[in-house]
Amino acid sequence: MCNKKPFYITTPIYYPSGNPHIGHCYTTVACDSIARYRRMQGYDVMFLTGTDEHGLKIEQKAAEKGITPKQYVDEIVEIFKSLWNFMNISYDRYIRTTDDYHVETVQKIFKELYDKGYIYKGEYKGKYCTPCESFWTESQLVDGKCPECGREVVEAKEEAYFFKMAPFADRIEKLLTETDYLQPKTRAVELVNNFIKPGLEDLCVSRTSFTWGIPVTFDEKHVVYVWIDALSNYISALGYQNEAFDEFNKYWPADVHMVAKDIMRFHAIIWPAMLMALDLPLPKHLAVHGWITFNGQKMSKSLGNVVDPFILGKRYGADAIRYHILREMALGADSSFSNEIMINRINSDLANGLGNLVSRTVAMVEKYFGGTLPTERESGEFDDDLIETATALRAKVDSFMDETQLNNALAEIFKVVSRANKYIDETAPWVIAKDEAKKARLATVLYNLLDTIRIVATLLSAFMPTTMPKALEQIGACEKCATYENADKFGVLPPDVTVKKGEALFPRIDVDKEIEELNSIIKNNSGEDEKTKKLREEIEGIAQIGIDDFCKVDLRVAEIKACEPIKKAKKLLKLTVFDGVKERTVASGIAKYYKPEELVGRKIILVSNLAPAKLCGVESCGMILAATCGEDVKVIFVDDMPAGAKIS
RNA sequence: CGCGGGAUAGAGCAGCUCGGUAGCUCGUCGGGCUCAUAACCCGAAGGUCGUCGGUUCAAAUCCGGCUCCCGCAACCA
Repeated sequence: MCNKKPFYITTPIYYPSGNPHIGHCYTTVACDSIARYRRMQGYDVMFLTGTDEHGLKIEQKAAEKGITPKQYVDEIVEIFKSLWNFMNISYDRYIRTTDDYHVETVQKIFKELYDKGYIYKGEYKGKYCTPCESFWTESQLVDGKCPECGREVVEAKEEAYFFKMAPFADRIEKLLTETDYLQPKTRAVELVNNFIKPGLEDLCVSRTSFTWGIPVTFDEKHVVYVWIDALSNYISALGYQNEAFDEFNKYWPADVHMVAKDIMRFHAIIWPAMLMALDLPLPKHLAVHGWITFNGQKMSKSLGNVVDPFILGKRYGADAIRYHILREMALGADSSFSNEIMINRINSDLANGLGNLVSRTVAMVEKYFGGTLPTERESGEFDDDLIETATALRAKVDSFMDETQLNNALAEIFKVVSRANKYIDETAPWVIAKDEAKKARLATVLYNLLDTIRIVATLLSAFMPTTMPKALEQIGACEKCATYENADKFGVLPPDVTVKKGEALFPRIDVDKEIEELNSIIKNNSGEDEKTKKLREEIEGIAQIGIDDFCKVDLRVAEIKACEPIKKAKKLLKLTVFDGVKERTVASGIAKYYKPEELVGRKIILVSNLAPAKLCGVESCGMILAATCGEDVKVIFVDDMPAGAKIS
């Protein structure tokens, strides 16, 4: 027992600035299924999840609610944990970056990297919004203004510590291109070309502009910025540089870090660099999955399409949701989520396929034999094919699990479900049952079905841990029968097995009715309300201005004389406009919405006294007005007025 | 010529490494069965594999040009 092989798998630590959603479920459910499968195989598994609780955003959210950051995250962490509980997630450890032992580890790591010369003190330059006391990168700015309050930002710098990335560039490139660390590997080229080849920039690893973080021990006005704080959770949770646990040597390096593609970069480049700097072994695999898209669009709160896992789970059961997520998820790609796809999938695979198979088999054993099979046997046509398919299943599932292809593993299992349903048709037990002399044959057919279900349900129990034990109970499988060990053997159930009919495993769902109800729930819960709320907050959040301020902006009608796309830019059109006096060039980000020929000759409103700026190599003098609503953009036309007319 | 991915039946995808009858799931239509959760099983219709050209006895697959989509990066003045 003590020579069990260790297996360490992690989810990212989630940022609790809001409630968990189906995207969090996606990663966590996948890890859980892998963890359960490995446990079943006999590995000594450590499955880690947790929350990344520091940072400016949390500090601000807490301030809004008038509570301390710790109180704020405590509340949300409870919601995360109750979701994991609800989804039957079997994590072995839950790390919070506010835990004492983690803080200790981070401080020691920071110091060690500093002592080794990988961290140095420098200056962080960026756009700073004084009222918000926050730095923004150029790309975060909205119209060149602070994205939080809409006010002007100034060029500013603050003292900060930096982590040297350059020394590790070569090794990281090799890691990505020459090993199977990154799964799927297709993304390696992208990473190397975009980030490594242009030269890795040193990483800002401390901040002085907020205080909700882990203090740098030797320079108290600094707190550790996200990278070292968050990423090192994977080792602090095992007891690296702390006394809380003593399992670092046992479990490190990790077998799988699973992440969604938006944080791939950090785990593919920064995390290995940190480990190299610490002289620690690198994790074996980084499994990157895509996003769940909702009706084709990326899931986002502002679109009001966030799927609430609690609501779905309550209606269809946690296992049905788990199954749908895992079945749709291909390692590299995004997968679309819609209520319709989900319900159809649950119906066809779970209700019609597996659930019905169990139901009809168990019902026949009860009907023809009063629930207990006689022990006489008589084999016949089709038996061998079924048995062969069933016993070969485990090896196929194993190999897909080794490659983290859960969707394919599930597909393979459900092929066997189909085979079993077909076997019923081929053997037609209800015909055999009419002949008293064929009792042995009938018993054999039903036994073969039960034992096939045993194999299927055993392997599926890693994916659907709530429902599969029920299935096994119905077919009369004891715990000893339903093991991984027995999943490639046939004839494991006792010959005189007794079944026990129960509730339908996966009740069939009325598609039209459910979709209607779900839509109304979404509307009531998050749809309209959430949108208007967000809009209101946005409008209220903008600082008032005096009439003087407004008069500083000179708005003029101008006629578009010529228009062409800008080669290097996707979104920009180059407009030549006549403002009543002279012609000038304006670049505008409307290429997606207007064709050049649609615009020529039309009159628009021009911000005429905007300072010129260079965009994609084009000098832009001014800006044209357009209304924006999400993805919809409409330029404001004033065709009736002459060029040069003033707007006030 | 910034980097990368993609275009295959009504929808969603596999096949491409290593050329040789184009496959899966859902949907549609027809049939079978009645044990079962109106479920299950069989069959059919439906694709000139984005486009143009090249290599080859043979191209969805290899090579080159083009069009369109999607990520990332960059600029929505």
